[in-house]
Formats: sequence, structure tokens, C-alpha cells
Amino acid sequence: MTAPLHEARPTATGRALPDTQQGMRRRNLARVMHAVSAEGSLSRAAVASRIGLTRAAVSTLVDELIRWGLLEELGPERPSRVGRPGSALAVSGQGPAGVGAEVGVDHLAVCAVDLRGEVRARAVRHGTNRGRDPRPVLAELTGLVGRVVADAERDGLWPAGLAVAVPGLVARDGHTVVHAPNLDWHDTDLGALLPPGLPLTVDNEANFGALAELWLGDATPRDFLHVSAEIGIGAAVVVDGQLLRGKRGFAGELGHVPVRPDGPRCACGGRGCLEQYAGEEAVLRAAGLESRDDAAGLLAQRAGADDEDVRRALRDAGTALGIALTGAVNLLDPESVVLGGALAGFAPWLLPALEAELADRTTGPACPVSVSRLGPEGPLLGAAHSVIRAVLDDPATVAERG
Amino acid sequence: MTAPLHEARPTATGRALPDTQQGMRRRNLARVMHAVSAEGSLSRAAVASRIGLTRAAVSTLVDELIRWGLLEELGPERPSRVGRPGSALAVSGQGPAGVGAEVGVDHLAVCAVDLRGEVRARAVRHGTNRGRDPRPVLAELTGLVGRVVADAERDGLWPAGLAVAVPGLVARDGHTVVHAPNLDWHDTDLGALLPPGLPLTVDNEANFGALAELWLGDATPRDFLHVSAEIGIGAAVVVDGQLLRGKRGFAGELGHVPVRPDGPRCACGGRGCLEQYAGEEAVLRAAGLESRDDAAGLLAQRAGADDEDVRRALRDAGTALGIALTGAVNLLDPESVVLGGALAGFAPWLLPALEAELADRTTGPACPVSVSRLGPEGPLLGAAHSVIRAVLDDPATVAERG
DNA sequence: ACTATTTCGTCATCGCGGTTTACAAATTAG
DNA sequence: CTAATTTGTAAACCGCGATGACGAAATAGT
Repeated sequence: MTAPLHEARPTATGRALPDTQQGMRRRNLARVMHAVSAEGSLSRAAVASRIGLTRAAVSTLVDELIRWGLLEELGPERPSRVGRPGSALAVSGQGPAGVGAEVGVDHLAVCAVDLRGEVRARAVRHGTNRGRDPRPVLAELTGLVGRVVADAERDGLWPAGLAVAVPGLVARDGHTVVHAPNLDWHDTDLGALLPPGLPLTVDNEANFGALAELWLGDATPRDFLHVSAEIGIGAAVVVDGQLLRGKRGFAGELGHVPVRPDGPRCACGGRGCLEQYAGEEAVLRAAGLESRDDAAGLLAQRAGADDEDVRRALRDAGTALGIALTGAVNLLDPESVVLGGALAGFAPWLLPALEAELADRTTGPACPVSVSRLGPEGPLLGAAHSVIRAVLDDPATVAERG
Repeated sequence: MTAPLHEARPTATGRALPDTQQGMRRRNLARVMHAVSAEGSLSRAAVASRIGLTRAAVSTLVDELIRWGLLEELGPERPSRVGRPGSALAVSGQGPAGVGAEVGVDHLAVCAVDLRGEVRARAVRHGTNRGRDPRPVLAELTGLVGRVVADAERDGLWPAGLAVAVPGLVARDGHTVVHAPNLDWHDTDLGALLPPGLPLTVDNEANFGALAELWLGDATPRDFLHVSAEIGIGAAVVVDGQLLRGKRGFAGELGHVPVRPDGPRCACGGRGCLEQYAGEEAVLRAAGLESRDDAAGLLAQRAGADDEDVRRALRDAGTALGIALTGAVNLLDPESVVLGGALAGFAPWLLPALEAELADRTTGPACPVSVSRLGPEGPLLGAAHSVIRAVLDDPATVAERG
């Protein structure tokens, strides 16, 4: 029932790795990094008691991490209780940087985040990418990445990897966009079209948004459902602090959960999918508006200005979302549901209907629904942080650099 | 993106365990057990190459496991290729036994399984438990457990734990039945009512059924959805070979996924839940039959005898299941869906409508739906095997006994 | 039949990594 | 100013897997 010991480190190959002393060392290095990172600043003794190793062992681990430039010594702590005060350790503000990028429907954005989680450089280009060929778009993105990397390097950082958030389905290989309807990209391998040299990860923006919520949100639980709508409606399922990706990497397709099985036909082949009721197109139509760029902004503005048609449309969308989420919550029993992306902006008008539906259809206390405070920044930050987390999770990978 | 090294062994407390040499040893002992168990019989050298350790290291591990009575030496292998033949190792048929029990609506069952996975003792009592007080029911169950344990002990086994499958929701504490509608049990702590001394685990029958499918099914993937209906409709979600339990332990409540949001009221508070269309009651009503004991048997018999009313009712149930599963498949992207429990018996009449619905509502290749070959035995076997798996997953826990 | 080759299991030795124990340094409590 | 407490480090120790060598037991080749 508990996690099998022999599968402590599942591998892509499916074969269990041998458990050797080097692996133990690597895991303990990671534990030290995580402990210091979580608290901001910690003495060796505090790390030791927190991760359950002895002070002596932690000392050697810290020495190594300092040598690699991942930790730094801040000097003696202000003594608070009796005894010799410890020497404060902190995650280095130099060293590796995570480069995150976002291909949005109407913008490109890139940022660099240091090990401490602070954004140290950014670049944005506005303008629609809808229907454009991937090559020029990614060439522009490469330009932005170059600028951000140059800025970061001037600042004493070196890029440890590039993570790109895209509004579409990404294969489990981590670099092929299978289907991005709003960009009209299909089976596009971004590996060849982005700057070489940097380890690349591509993922769905909902996934990166969920990770941002997990890592940066305040009091975000380790089991939650993150719903994020831009044009389509995506969701990401986080279980025990890990993204649930599914066989093909397509998990979280909330937009095509049937809400009214006899409803209107959907592009996916189904009928009455959530997107037919709560997708951007559907909401615009229900509000009597035409499709256009920045439709989300228009909707939010009208709703804020008491436009009753728009409000009704958003209420109905909330109801549909509530029905779809009832199914998801029944299936997953998450600790909470978080609304992110464009949905966060509509929360005042969506939430009441959504929560009412959820409460009506569930026994006992309804699953709490909250709104992301990261808003549209989520996916970009999640992407950048995913690179940083990889370093924290296995510091030995950057042993040589620094 | 990969599993964080520092979280290799997640704990119930949420605090990361230190990584020590003893932990390493324990994990490697587990790897040896799993390797031998998976192949039935293996030489030390074969184990070594399979788990990536050296022959010398495996020798010491095997020595210890033999000393504990978990492995046994079968003697020299029949030489197949050049070189000295190895000495065959096998999991011991003596030693620890897993005791599984099932509280069904109309029966009680207990069995004991040895480390090799073979059923070595069993006991059953027929008769309804619907609405009975938990105390006498569990007293009877305790009696059956006593008989099975006695049989097993006569056979050279000792009970390593008791796992009980119940048709209802079980809290994450692993011993409290929160809600079992068909028994009419609520917030019942089974810990106090079952034989003391044996480590106890209680879980939903759908969960144990899914584990049985995972461990015993042929070619069952590590990511699948197991749907099991007795009276209600339960599901279990398996992700990466692990059960997804949810915050409260209630994950998998497929029966209350909304299928037609404006459909009939359900006891759960919702409307148009799957159970209103595919639950036993609903199917009986749709077929024009009355509720009675062994209704499932009656339905299967009538369907087999070309009763068109029953067949239509089952087809409609299949359609509703298809709609609910479309949502689940969109959300989870599992490798397959497995129908177990009573559903397995209805498969011939359910499957066509179910698969048609799933195919219609999904783009690309539909998620394959298969039928469990374990049938009604699943939960009982899963329970017993869960105890055995715990031993295989951490052999050191039984070091002293044997 | 005899030898060369291959593979298996074991042993002695080694290196790595965390623990134990001891101690000096730095602080508070009295 | 002394006793108590806590921190960080160093030295000795121990557990565990790796290495390399060796005898044992089989096949393959002549």
C-alpha cells in the first residue's frame, strides 16, 4: 500500500535502478538543497535535524554544494537561544538559472529565474501567433531567449535549461507539440527550432501553470486540480506533488469532458463538451459578441461594467464548469480546485455558479475552489522554475559548472 | 519533471526520510525479492544482472533472505548454455502469508496467499449482510479468519497481516469505513472489531480489485482505470502502478459523475449521476424487474436468454458508462479501462454500447476497454496480495519471524 | 578424452558515505 | 566569571556495494 521501496526511483526505461552509495549521496545532496531552499536560510545543524542526518554528514554535503556554487555561507546567525550560533547557509544567487518561455496565442515571453526563485531577467514580444508558421515564431522566441540569457549571464548566472510552455498537447517525449489548435500547429518538433546547447523541455501551459501553483502558490496542497483556460480549457492534475501526465501525455483534457451528452457537436467528435459551454468562443456567442483578439479582456471589462448579457454568459459557463468539475472531483477527490489563467480574471462572475453546482452535486463538504494569485504569469514562472527544481532535485548534475 | 530524488521514499508524515545505508540495504533486499518473484526462479547471477548489482552483493542479500525464510535454494539449474549452471532461487512457499478478507453484500470470504502468490487456504460464508449490525458480521468474519489462519499455520505459514475489502468508502486511516450504503454501515472503525495482533488494512473493494488486476492481470498496464460494480459503481485509478486515493481516500467515485445534468435526483444530492443509469437498481427498473437478492445473477441469466428488455437496459447502461468514462479518459489519459466485478459478467451486452460511445466522443484511437479475467475474485485476491506485496516491498519487516 | 572457454558463486580487499565520539568555539544563564 | 548549551569539525569506526581473483562446473573444440 505504501510506495514500494524497490521503486524508489522509477525510471523512464521501467527498469529499477540499482541502489548504490552514489545514489544515496545524490539524494542527500538534494535533501540539503531543498531544506535550505524551503527555509531561505538555515544552519548546518538545523539542516541536519530537519533531514535526519548527523551534523557531520551535513557538513560534508554542504562543503560540496558550496564548492559547486549552489550554496553560500552568509556568516553567523543572530543568536536567538542559548549556545553557539550557527552559520547561516543560503541558496546561491549566482550559478544556474532556469530559463522559462511561453508561446501564447498573442504574445511571446521569456524569463530567467535563479536558484532562489527570483526572476532576474525577462523579455516579451506582443503580437498574435495564431496560425503563424512555427519557424518564424520560434526564431523570434530564440531571439528573446538569447537576450534573456545574455542579461542573466551579465548578472553572474548561467542557463541550466530551457522550458517552453505552449497552449496545446505535448507528447511525452517532452519536445513535440502534437496539437495546438489556437496556433494551428500539429506534430511540430520544437527541438530543432530552438537554441541548441540548452536542455529543452516543452509542456502544456496548464501543466506549467499547475506546477507554478504547487511551488509558488501560498498553501497550495500536494493534491489538486488546476483549471486554466485561455482559448480552450485545460486542466492539470497534481497527485502527491507530481503532475499526472497520462499514457500519451494528454491527461487533463477537461475541455472535452461531456457536460450535456446530447449537446451540440464539438470539434473533438463528441457532443456537449465543456468547451461548448465554457470555452471562449461559446461564452462570446452566448453574450452576443463577436470573436476577436483579446476577447478575454473585452469580456472581463464588460462584466465589470455590469453588462448583464456577459454576466449571464459567464454564470452559465460557471455552471457548466461546475458540472464537469463535479465529475473530476468525484473521480480524483482532490484537496482543492484552483482556477488559473484567464479563468482567474473571470472568477467573480464564474465562481458563484460554479461553487453552487459543485455543492449541490456533492455530499458532505464541497471541494474548495480557489483562484490562483499568479494569474497569467503562472505558466511562464512554472516553466522557469521547473528547470530550477530539476537542479534542486539533483544538484550533482551541475557539479562541473558553476 | 522527473521524480525528485529527495522524495524517493515519501512518508505519511510528509517529512523526507534520511537516506542511510540501511535504507539502501532494505531497498536492495526488496529488489532481489521482486526479481525472483517476477521470474519464479532465478540464479544469483541472473538476479544481479537484472537489478544492476554485482554477484557478490546479491550473494550477501540472498544469504540474508534465505536466513529469514523468504527465499529458498532449489539446487542447480538445468544447464542451458555454456558455463557453470547457477543455483536456482525461488520465493519460499513457507513463511509469511497474506490474509485477505471480503465483506460482500451477500457473503463473507477469507483466503490466505503465500509469498509465491498461491492461495493456500480459504473459507466462505454465504448469506446477506445488508443492513446487519457490523459487530456480528465482523465476529463471523473473525471466525473465518481464524479458520483460514489455522489452516495456513498447519501448512507452515504464519499470517503477516490482514487486509479487508469492503463495499464502501474507507478513510485514509486504513481502518474506518466511512460510508457503505449497501451494508448501511457508517463511520465504523473495524480496527476494534477484528482479530487483534494482525496488522490490519481496510480498503474499498474497487481498490483491491484494481490492485489484483495490476498484480495478477495479464499485461495490465501501470496506468489504468478499473471500473467495478456490485450494487454501486466504483472505480479505482491506478497511476504509475500506484493507487490514486485522493485527499480523503474517496477517489474513484465514478458512480456519481454527472451523466445527464438534468436527470433524476440521486441520493448523493446530485442529478443524473451515472448510478441513476448504470447502477443495479436502475438497470433492474429499466428492464422492468424488481429488486431482489442476486439480482446480478438474474440479469445475466435473462440477458443470456435473449430477454430484449434486459438487453436494452444493459445497452443503455453501457451508453451511460461510456459517457462517464469519456470524461474520465479525457481527464486521466489512461492506458486502458478494465471492467471488473459484476460488470465483467455483463460485458457482452455492455461493451458494444460503451465502446461506441467512447469512440464517438474521442478523437484519435479510443482508449481500449478490456474485461477482467479475475471477475468477482478480484477484491479478495487483491486484499490478500496486498499483504504479500508489503512483504516483498520491504522484506526487512519480517526479519525476526520466519 | 583432454583442453580451452565460459559462467557461477564466493572471498578478500577496497572505497565511499554516514555515524559515533571527542573537542574547541561561541553564545546565554546564573 | 563559571556552568550549561549549542555549533561545526576532525578522527576513528562500521556497513555496504564494487573490484578482482579464484575454484567449481558446465560446454565447445580438437
